[in-house]
Amino acid sequence: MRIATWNINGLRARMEFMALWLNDRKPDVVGLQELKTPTEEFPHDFFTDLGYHALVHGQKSWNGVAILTRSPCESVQIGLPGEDDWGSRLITADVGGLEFTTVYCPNGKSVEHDDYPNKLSWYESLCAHWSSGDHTKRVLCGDFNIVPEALDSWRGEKADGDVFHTVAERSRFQNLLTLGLTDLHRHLQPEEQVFSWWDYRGGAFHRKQGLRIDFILGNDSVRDLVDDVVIDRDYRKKKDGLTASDHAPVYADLRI
DNA sequence: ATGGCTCTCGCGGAGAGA
Repeated sequence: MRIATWNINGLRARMEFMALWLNDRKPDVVGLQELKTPTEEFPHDFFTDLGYHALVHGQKSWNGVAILTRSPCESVQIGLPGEDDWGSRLITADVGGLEFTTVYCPNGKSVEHDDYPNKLSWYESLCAHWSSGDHTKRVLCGDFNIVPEALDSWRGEKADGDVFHTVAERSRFQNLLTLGLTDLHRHLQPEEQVFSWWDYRGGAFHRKQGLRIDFILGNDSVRDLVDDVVIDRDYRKKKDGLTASDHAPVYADLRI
């Protein structure tokens, strides 16, 4: 089973590009973030033609998450409890016995901005919600908007203390892992510097100026089934004249 | 240095992203 996460930066602007990737990589389950589309305007027919069903938690203009699956699935959670004011940022599905959650964590903007403490409390709600659940095989993937360690930022330790790189944010992310989750990419590649996001501006992609902020986390059962994790940087490039998202897709192959 | 792209909303230019 191939599972994936991808912040697409606008569903309607990315549909043709997504079709290229889905047909090429053929994932079985995909967590999507930043749809910027209301739930009722999700183009189900477009994805049905590509062989996917969608569970959607959308929103006008901003945020929005969805899960694509090969067979119709039930959603088991829509929205992070207690955090409805902060947008549509979490959805969970039961995919043939795998509990699959995708999240779009708040950005925070800067350590001085009002959004920053809200980002920290959103993470605390996520930890509380996660620890209240239980399942044999669990995946939590998405755009976490936190750089876990200096290795994950092109600026290394020079970025310490900036938003995404603060001790407070990193400890919130660690708290999640402490609940029994493993960062599958870092598990297989302990030393490798690979990024999942690059700024559109200033040729950041070609200058290798990126961050790793998109993760697939799995519980112990999932971790033991992982064959490979790929940060698909080729799909951060323009394809057939189509603009890419500023995030690359990330996928993992599981022996399921 | 001044946010150097791209998205949405909506029809001009502002706000958000990270």
